[in-house]
Amino acid sequence: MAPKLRLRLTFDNGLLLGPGKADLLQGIAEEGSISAAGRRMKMSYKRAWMLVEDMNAAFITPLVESSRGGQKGGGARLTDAGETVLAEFRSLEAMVLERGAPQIATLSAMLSDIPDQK
Amino acid sequence: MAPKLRLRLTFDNGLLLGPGKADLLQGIAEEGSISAAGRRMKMSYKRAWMLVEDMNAAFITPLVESSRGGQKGGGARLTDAGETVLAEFRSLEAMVLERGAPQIATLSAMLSDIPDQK
DNA sequence: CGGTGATATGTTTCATCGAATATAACGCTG
DNA sequence: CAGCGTTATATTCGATGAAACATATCACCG
Repeated sequence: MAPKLRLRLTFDNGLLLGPGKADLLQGIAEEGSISAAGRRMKMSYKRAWMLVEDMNAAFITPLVESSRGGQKGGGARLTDAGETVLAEFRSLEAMVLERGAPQIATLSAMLSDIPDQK
Repeated sequence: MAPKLRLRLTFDNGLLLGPGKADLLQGIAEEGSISAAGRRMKMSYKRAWMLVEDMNAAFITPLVESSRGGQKGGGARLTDAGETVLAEFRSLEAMVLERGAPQIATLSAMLSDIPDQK
C-alpha cells in the first residue's frame, strides 16, 4: 500500500494550485514549450494553455512567457516568478510529506485498499 | 489580503479528504446527527450522507455510526476511528499552516487580489 | 511566398456533479 | 397504531467543466 497523496492549495483569490499546475510549470521549464509539456503529460494543448492562462491571471507577474512564430514556431519559458512559485510549491510539498509523516501514516494505515466499486 | 488556504489530500485509493468532510465529521460529533450537521453548514442531507458514505467506504472501520428510529428519530455519532481521523487531519492542517508559513507567505505576496472577473 | 511548428481562441459535444424532489424504512412514544 | 424525526435511497433536471474539433495568427526560413 503506497501512502501517496496529493497536496492542493486553494487561495482566497480563487487560484487552485495543485500537482497538475506544478507539473505543467516544470514541464514547460524542461521542454521550453507549452504544447510539448502538454503532450508529455498527456494533456491537450488547450487545457495546458488554459491552466497557464489561469496562473498568469492569478499572479501579479506572469509565470510563463511565450512567443509565437520563429524558427521553431515559438515557445514558452518560466519567468523568475514562475520558477519561484514552482520551487516554493515543491518545497511545501516536501515539507508536508516530511513533517506530516506521522499523521499521514496514521491515516494511511486506516484506509481500505479496495475502495470504490460502484 | 488574507493568506487563507485550504488543504486537501487525495489518497491513492480515491478518497478525497478536505475541509468539507472534516467539517462534516466535526458537525456530526457536535450535533449528533447527519441532518443537523448538514443543516448547520447549509448542505443538503443527501450530500452530507453521501460524504459520510464515501468516508465509511474508504476506511477499513466506518467513521460514522448511525441509527434509525427511536425517541428522537435516530442519530449519528463518530466512532473511535472517526475521531482519530478528524484529529489527525486537524493536526495536519495546523502543521502545514505553521511550518509552511514561509512558503505560503512568499506565494501569497505574489498573488493578485483581483483575479477573475469573467 | 509557401511551409512549419507553436501559440492563441472559438465552438460544440459530452460526461459528471450537485440540487431538488420524492419516498421508504425505522423505532420509540403517546 | 398513528405521529414524529431521522436515516437511507432513487430519480430527475440543470449547471458546470472537460474533451474534441476547428481555425486563426505569428515569425522565421528555404
